Amino acid sequence: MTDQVRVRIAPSPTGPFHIGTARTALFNLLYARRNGGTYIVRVEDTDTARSSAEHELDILEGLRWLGLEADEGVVAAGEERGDRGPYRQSARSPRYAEVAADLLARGLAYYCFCTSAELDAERSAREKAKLPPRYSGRCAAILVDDAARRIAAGESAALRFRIKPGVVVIEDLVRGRVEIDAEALGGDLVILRADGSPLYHFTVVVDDADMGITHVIRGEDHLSNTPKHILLFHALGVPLPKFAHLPLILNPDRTKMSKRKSQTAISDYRAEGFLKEAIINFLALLGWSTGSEDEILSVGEIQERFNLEHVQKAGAVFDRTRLEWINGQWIRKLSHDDLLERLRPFYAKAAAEGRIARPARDEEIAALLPLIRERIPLLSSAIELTDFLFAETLQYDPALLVPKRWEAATALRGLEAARPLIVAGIGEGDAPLLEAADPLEAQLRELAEREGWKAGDLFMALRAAVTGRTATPPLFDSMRLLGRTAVLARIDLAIGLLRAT
RNA sequence: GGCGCAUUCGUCUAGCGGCCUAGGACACUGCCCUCUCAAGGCAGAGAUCACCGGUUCGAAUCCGGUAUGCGCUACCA
Repeated sequence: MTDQVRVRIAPSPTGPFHIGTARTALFNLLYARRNGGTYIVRVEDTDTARSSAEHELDILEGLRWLGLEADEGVVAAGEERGDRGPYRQSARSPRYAEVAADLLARGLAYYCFCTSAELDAERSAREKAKLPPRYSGRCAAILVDDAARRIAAGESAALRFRIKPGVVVIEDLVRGRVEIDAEALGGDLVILRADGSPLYHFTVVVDDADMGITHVIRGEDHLSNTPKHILLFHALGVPLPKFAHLPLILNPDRTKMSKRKSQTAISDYRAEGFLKEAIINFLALLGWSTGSEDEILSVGEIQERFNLEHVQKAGAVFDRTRLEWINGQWIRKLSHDDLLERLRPFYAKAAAEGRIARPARDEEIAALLPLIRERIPLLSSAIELTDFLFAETLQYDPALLVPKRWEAATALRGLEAARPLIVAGIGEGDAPLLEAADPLEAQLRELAEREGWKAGDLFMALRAAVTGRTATPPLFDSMRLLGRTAVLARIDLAIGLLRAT
């Protein structure tokens, strides 16, 4: 039981749920599942100035949506699961104070009375002298009694952890052995601010220790700071977890992926109509590979194959185009009913925002679904592809009615000649789709042949008149869905436009 | 500046000493299919495996150095 794998994802609610956080969460979950372990979610909200309840909610909802909900820890606003909590750092203050007091009592930490102005001055002086920034240790030798007296007299002081000299070795599961000289750590580390609140490097270690974390799987940006954590683990006298540092997700310019240069909020991808399956699939393959040539995989399939050995060491550029391709693959894999379920909110939202003139009924979405499933990279793409079905009047440039090889007069004659055939050939909208024998198409092809037109040109003129667009689902299915009355009205409108020119 | 990490087609990657005149996928180009757009099929172009040395009969794969990039370097997380 003691060698049970326990991993965690520790998001900080200082911004919306970030794609990088999702990726780290996924890898942790995958590792836990693969090894029969426990996956924990801990909220790191010690930076009260930047943390917010909305962001925490966004993160928790995002995790749930992606299927990355915690086995243990924070599962929803105000809801935690597990007996090694609390799992929100804001609720753990007494614990941090207790551990800090212990370090102080054992001489492993000391009060620092330096003001931020003094520290800034020190830092810029060293910078000017081309020296690496490093705390001088000026307060390290202040006698405990003196420090206590000054505190009692009302002075405020931060608490610093003594960085022990020596080389710290990280046995990283992804990168192998990494050695860092404690000399390069910037001097003694502040673990408690002057106001008593704890800092990240301290809380992360206390929490990982308290929660029995066995494997710390996180982004490579934390590698350089890992020695600080290792020293803290030693000071606490707890066993060291194993570390695995994942390659960074990169902007196109190969810098660490950021809100400034990339779309990073999971909620934005969700709103665009990316499927959770596609995001998971894509994220898993960013920095990890199956070792095979399989590309489209479900979480289950990924879980079965996951291992740290195939984790890439170099950073990976976030390629949205590839995500869209994977999304299209997944859209085509969904069952009819499933796709309908997922499309419904997009139509509802489009109607609410006035992007389509009226709400779409379920039967309508169901009917057009086979026409669009191969044509939408995103769920939201369905709207612009089918908005003509829900419009009262079409807005388009009359020039659209004239196919490239045609004159306006030809388009006019084409529509006029096609009209009576359509009157006879199109029912009132509830006719079954994709009739086996469709006389209308054959009749229109005959018409085109008689007139010496290319059938495609005639179809294009009709398409423009009926949909107001040049790229649409198949014409005859679209007309049938629209119904005779609307189709004729639109053709008449187009004929009027063409006559006016 | 210091420390650390990394480096295979534009991008994601396979590769773990001979199977590599480097494979797949996305994107790109062409063709096929086709009422448009997609989807799908086929074909093509695209990487002197960052560079320089070394080890070895043999290196993308092992070792050393160089370069470049990135990350970290807060009383942020």
